[in-house]
Amino acid sequence: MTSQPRPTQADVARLAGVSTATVSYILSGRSSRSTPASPETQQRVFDAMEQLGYNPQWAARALKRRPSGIVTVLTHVPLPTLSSELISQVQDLAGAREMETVFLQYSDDASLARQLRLVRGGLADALIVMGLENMAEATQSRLAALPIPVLAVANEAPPGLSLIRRHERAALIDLFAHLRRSGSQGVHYVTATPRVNRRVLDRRTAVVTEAAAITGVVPVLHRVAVAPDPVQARAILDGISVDGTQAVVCQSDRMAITLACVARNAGIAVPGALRIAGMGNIAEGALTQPSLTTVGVRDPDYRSVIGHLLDRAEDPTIAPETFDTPWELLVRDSA
Amino acid sequence: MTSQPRPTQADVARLAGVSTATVSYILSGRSSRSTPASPETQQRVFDAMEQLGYNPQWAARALKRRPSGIVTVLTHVPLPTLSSELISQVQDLAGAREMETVFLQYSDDASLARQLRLVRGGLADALIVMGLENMAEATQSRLAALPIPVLAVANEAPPGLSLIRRHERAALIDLFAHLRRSGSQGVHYVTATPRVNRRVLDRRTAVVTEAAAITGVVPVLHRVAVAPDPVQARAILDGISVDGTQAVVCQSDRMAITLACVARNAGIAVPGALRIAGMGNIAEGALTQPSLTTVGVRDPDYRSVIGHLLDRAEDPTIAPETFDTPWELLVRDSA
DNA sequence: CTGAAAGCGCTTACAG
DNA sequence: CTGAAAGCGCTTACAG
Repeated sequence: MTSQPRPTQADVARLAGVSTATVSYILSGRSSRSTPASPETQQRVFDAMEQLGYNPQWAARALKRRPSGIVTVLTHVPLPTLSSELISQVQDLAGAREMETVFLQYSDDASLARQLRLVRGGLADALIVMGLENMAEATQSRLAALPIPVLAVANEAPPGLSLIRRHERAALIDLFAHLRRSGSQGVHYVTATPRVNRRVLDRRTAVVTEAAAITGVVPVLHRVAVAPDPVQARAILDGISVDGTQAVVCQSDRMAITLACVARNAGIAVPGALRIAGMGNIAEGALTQPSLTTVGVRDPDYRSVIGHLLDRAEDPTIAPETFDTPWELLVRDSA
Repeated sequence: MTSQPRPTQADVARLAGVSTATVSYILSGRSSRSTPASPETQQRVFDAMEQLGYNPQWAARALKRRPSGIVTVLTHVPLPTLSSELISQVQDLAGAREMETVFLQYSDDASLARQLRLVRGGLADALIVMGLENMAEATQSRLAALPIPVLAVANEAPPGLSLIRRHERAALIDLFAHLRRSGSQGVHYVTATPRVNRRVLDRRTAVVTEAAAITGVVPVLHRVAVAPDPVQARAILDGISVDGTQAVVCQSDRMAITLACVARNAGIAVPGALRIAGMGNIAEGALTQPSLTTVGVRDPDYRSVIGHLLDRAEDPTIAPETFDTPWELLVRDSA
C-alpha cells in the first residue's frame, strides 16, 4: 500500500503533451470523434499511462456517463441461493459488453436496505435478484420500483420485474407418477420452515400437494430448518417406515442429498428401502451416490434471459419479460 | 422500472427551500458545521427527500470525499473459499462504520484483472482476498501494490499485505499422533491438484508430510481434482485397505465429508474400518454423521483482524500486520 | 444559523 | 487532427 496521490488523467495528459480530452478519447476507444488520435500520439499516451500507473477513477467516470457499467447480483447469505451456472453466465455476458459484475449479499432486512441504497445510489445498471420469493412483500415492491431493470428468479412478483419462472407442476406430476409406478404407496414431502415470506413456500407446498393429489396420493408433510441438518434428517427418517413402500420428496436437492446420506449411514438402502427425490437439479446431485432423482431444468442456460436484462439496461423502453423454464423429471438412481 | 430523471440534492433543496449545502449537511449528519440546521428545517428537508424519493448518488459522493465507504471481498468462483463467519463479521464491522460490503468474484486471470480494475478505480477502501495462495505470483504482487490496504488469508505473501496466517504444524502433529494412538498404521493424504500456483499446495503437502514424519509415519499421497467428487473418492477408497489399520487425512473438510459419505455408502464403517480426518473446521463438519475429526480454528473470530484492516483504511500510516491463528486438533467421531 | 462557490476526475459537445 | 470549457451530483471550507 503506497499512499502517494493517484495520478489523474491530467497527469497523463501533461506527460504525454496532449489534452485530457485526447487521453479520454484514447482511453475509451469510443471515438465519436471524427478521427482518432494519430498512432504516435496514442502510443505516447499509453506510455504515459503505463509510466504513471494510471487507472481511471471509476466514480468520476460513472458520474459523467450515467450508466455505471456494473451489473449487480443480489443474493442471500448464508443460504446459498446462487446457481453457479447463472453466475458464470452473467460474468461472461457482462464481460462481453464491457460491464463488471459485482455481488451484494444480504442477511437480514437491515443489510438488504443498505445494499439497496448502494444500488439506488447508482452502483448498478441492472440487478439480478436471487431468492426474491423469500423477501417481504414490501421489499419486493421496493425492488420493482428501482430505476434500473431487475431480473428475479421467482414464480410470482410485483409487476415491473423481468422474471425467470419455473414451471414445476408438470414435472412434479411426472415425479409422483414415477414414484407410484415404482411401488411407493406413501409419499412424504420435506420442506423448510419459511423465514420471511411464508406465503411463497406455502404456495410451493400447495403445488406439490396438488401434483401428488392428481396421481392419487396425499403426502405427509415434514417441516425442517432451512439449512439441511443431519440431526433433523435423522428425526424425519425415524418417523418413516423403510420397507420400500415409502418415498420422500424434498424441497431442495441439498436437503435430499443430506437425507440420502444420513439414510444410508443408518443402514437404510436407497432406493431399495426408501426412495428419495429432490428438487432443483443442482450439479452435485448427479455425482452423489446414489445419484439423485430430481425435478429441475435439464441444462440451465440463462444466456438469453441475461441478454434481455442487459438489453433493458441499454434501452429503457424495452418492457420487462417473463421467461418460462420448463422443469423436467430427471430420473436417476435414488428413486 | 421508471425512467424519469432521478431527483438530485438540488431538487430536494429547492423543494425544502434551503441550499444544497444544508441538505448535504443534514444528510450526512457529520456536522463539521458549528451548528446543525434547526429541527424544523431538518424536518422539511427529510420530508422533501421522502416526497421526491431522493437517493444520494453514490458516484458523486465518492468522487468528492475520497474514501468510497466500501470494503470489498474478492473471492474465487466456483471454488468456495469463503468462510461464512468471515463474511458475516466483515458485514457487521463494516456496517458499524457505515461502510458497505461488496463481493467481487473471479474465475480466471481475465476476470481477476477486470475486478482489480474496479478496485483500483476506487471501488474499495479496503480489500479482503480469499484464496491468495492459489493466485499467480504476479497477481499477488499486483494486489500488494494496490493503493488501499489489503488483507489476505495466506501463510505466505509479498510484503505490504496484512495477513491471516494459519499455523497448521502443531495441530497436524497432534492429529497424526492421535491417529497413531488410535491404531492407524498407515496414513493417506488426499490433496487437490493445484490449479494455478502449485508451489503453495506443495508447501502444504510438505508441512503435512513433515508432521507425519515426526510421529513416525510416511503418508501415501493421493491427488484429486479440486471439487470433491464421489467417483474419485471411490477410486481412492478402492486402493486402501479397510481393516481398521488405515487413516485418511484430507486437505479440506469438504473432501473429507464427501469421502466419509462415500465410504459409508460402500459399507465401510467410519471410523471402525477406516479413520477419516479433514482440515479447516467448517461448520458442516460438526453436523455430519459421523461428525468430522479435523484440524482448524476452534472458534473463527476475525473481528480484530478486520478491525485492523478498516483502521488501516482510515489511517494509511498504520503498517500491515500479520495475525496468527492457532490451529487445533478437534477430535470428533470420524477418527 | 445558512448560502454561494469551488472543485473532486472524468466525458463530450463544440470550436478551432 | 486537437484543445478549452462546461458540467455530472455531490461536499466543504469560507463568508456572511
